[in-house]
Amino acid sequence: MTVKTRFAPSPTGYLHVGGARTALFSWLYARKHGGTFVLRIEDTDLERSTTDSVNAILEGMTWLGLEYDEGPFYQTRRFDRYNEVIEDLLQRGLAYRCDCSKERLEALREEQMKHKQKPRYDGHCRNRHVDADAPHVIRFRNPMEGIVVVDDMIRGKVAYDNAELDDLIIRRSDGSPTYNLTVVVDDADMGITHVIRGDDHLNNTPRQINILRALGKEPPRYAHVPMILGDDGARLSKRHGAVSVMQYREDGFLPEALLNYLVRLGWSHGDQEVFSLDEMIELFDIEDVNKAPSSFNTDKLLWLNQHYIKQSDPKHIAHLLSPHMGKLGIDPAEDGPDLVEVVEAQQERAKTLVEMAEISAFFYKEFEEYDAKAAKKHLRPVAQAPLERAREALERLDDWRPEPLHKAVADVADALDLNMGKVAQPLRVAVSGRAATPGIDVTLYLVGKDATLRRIDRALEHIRQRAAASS
RNA sequence: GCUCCCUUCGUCUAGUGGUCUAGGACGCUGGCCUCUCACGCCGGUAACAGGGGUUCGAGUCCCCUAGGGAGUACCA
Repeated sequence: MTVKTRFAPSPTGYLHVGGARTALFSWLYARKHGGTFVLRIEDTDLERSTTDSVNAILEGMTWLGLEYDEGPFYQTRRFDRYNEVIEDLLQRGLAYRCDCSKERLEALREEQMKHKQKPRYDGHCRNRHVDADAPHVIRFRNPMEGIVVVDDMIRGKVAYDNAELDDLIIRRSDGSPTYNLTVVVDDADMGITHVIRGDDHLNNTPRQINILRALGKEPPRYAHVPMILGDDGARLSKRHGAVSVMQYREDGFLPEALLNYLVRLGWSHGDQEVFSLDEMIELFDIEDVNKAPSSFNTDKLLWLNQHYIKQSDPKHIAHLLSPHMGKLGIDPAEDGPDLVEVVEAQQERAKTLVEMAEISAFFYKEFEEYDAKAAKKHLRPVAQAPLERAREALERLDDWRPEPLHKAVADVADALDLNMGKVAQPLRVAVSGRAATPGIDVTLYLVGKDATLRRIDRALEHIRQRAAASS
């Protein structure tokens, strides 16, 4: 049997991390078994579905690299097929028309709740032969006895009493089919062998199995993955910030980091934390997914992101960094140092691309003002002599490369009988405005000679003004 | 309310009756390295929800309780 999995989001919002993880698991399972991965858009809720959402989901999938082999299929384009199935069910007496009013249903629910019962349709229209021309919905005639067992690859066997299930609506009064009918028809028609989906669908599964059986189809294997909770253990929501996958790109995360983070949420392979895509495909197994929900931990994602930034090819990072520099009004291609060299210098210093852009901006443009603490600590009168001497030495230096630069700064320190830090720190603040940058030699190299000399003058002026102000 | 699901360090997890005085990772923290920051390296912190069983022996099996979650829609 060839494995065929699917990801079936409803386009009522962007792709969030929970959906992304479900998609990842489905994708991995298909890839691992040399199977097929299908994307299906479940847009039968005409009210809430939007094309913007469809695009957002597609964009998210693409960014993560979860390419699908078939689809996207849209359920709204398959209404004829659903109607055909519904008609067949009606013919065979496995479904029936119902014209119960909302008021009646409402009253029924309240009554049942009052008697501490589970609210469910009472089968009022089961044998009433409602006129097809009158407004009505169509309900599935659920078996009244027996049990349905969901044999879940993650949960094990979960049994439901048919008596607990009621006759659900499979076609609305406006003629559109509902979720529980469409999934079942689509999964069967598309030959889905493994349904890997969110935990919230576990309770729907027995109903779906019943419909499947009515259709004379064999149920697929099911795997219900637990949901993802926010940092605080509560349900993941907008409140938790970046829940949209695309927001992570905005925030400077690498797709490989997010993927790696997501695959480890609820799944593990011994003590291994870092997985390449190939390793994931090789080692992943749906049976190893945990049953318990897990909390999203941004700190760990950040750590993984830094890990991937560190070990990636600087050219690759530079390519991804460029747009973030652009947001700061910098076009690295225009002038200034080679962005790849900047990345090499900053690779171990940034957890995100956004952060890397921020700490690298001074290589390309004048910084507005000094970091207050850094200036207070390092641009003091005692720094005047080191800066003046450094300026002289650097102005004389023609070979503007890290090694000679290092020697030049070290020589100034020696000549003044100071520690390297006493010269390097004022210099660092002078040329970058901040207290932390890559090594002073690389920093000066990347800033360039003209800007270095200019900024040292600016710093010396700053020191003079400060001295004047305090006297 | 009812049905179903879940429960190991703060978080992600290892653990499938004895090797668990419970391992790894993130975080936090002490130190080393060092021109700053970071990286790296060495060390520390911290958990089997509670109670009953079963067993020579339970984190591992069973039951109960508690706490979380999902569903209970003419949403998906």
